[in-house]
Amino acid sequence: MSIDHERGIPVYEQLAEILRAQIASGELQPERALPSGKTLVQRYGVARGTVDHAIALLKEEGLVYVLKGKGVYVFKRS
Amino acid sequence: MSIDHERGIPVYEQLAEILRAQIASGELQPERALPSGKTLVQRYGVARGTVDHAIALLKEEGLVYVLKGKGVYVFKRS
DNA sequence: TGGGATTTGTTCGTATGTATC
DNA sequence: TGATACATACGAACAAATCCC
Repeated sequence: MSIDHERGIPVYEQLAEILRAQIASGELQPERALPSGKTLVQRYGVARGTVDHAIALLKEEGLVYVLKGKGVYVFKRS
Repeated sequence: MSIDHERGIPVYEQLAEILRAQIASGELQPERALPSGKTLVQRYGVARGTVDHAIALLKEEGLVYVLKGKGVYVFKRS
C-alpha cells in the first residue's frame, strides 16, 4: 500500500484507509501503538499535518485512542 | 473580544468562542456569510489553519454550513 | 534530581487545486 | 477572465507529556 497523489482521493484519506486495513488485518494489533507520526511521515512520504488528519479520522471512527506523549493505540474490537 | 495567546486555551477554541458569541448576539446573522478566512486572519492575528480549525468546530456543532467556493454561512436557529 | 529523546498537540507560513461569482 | 474562498498539502517550530538513563 502506498500513497498516490494523482488519484484524486485526498492523501490523508488514503493514509487513513491504509491504517484501517492494517488494523482490520491484525497487522496493527489492539492495545498496541501505531507507528509514530514521525515514522508515518518518513514511511509514506507525507507531511505531518497529513498524518494528523488521517489519525483524526480514525479517532472519530472509534478505531484508536491517543495518549499524548505516548502514542496512538488501537481499540479492541467490540 | 480578542485572542490571548497567553491564556492557555487554544487559539482556535478562543476564536470559535468569539464567533459563537457573535452568532448568539446576532452580530453574525443567519443565512449570512461569516467574515472570510483571510479577514479573520487579519482581524484576529491568527493563521489560516487556526481559522479552519475554529470553523470546523462550528460546523460540527451545527452552527454553520459551508458552500464550497462561496463561504461559511450561519444556520437559522431552530 | 535532572536531562535527553520520543511523541502528540498546536500554531504559523506558504502553496496549489477547485469551485463559485 | 479574474477575483474570491474553501480544501488540501507541504514545511517548520515550539509546548506538553512521557519515558529512560
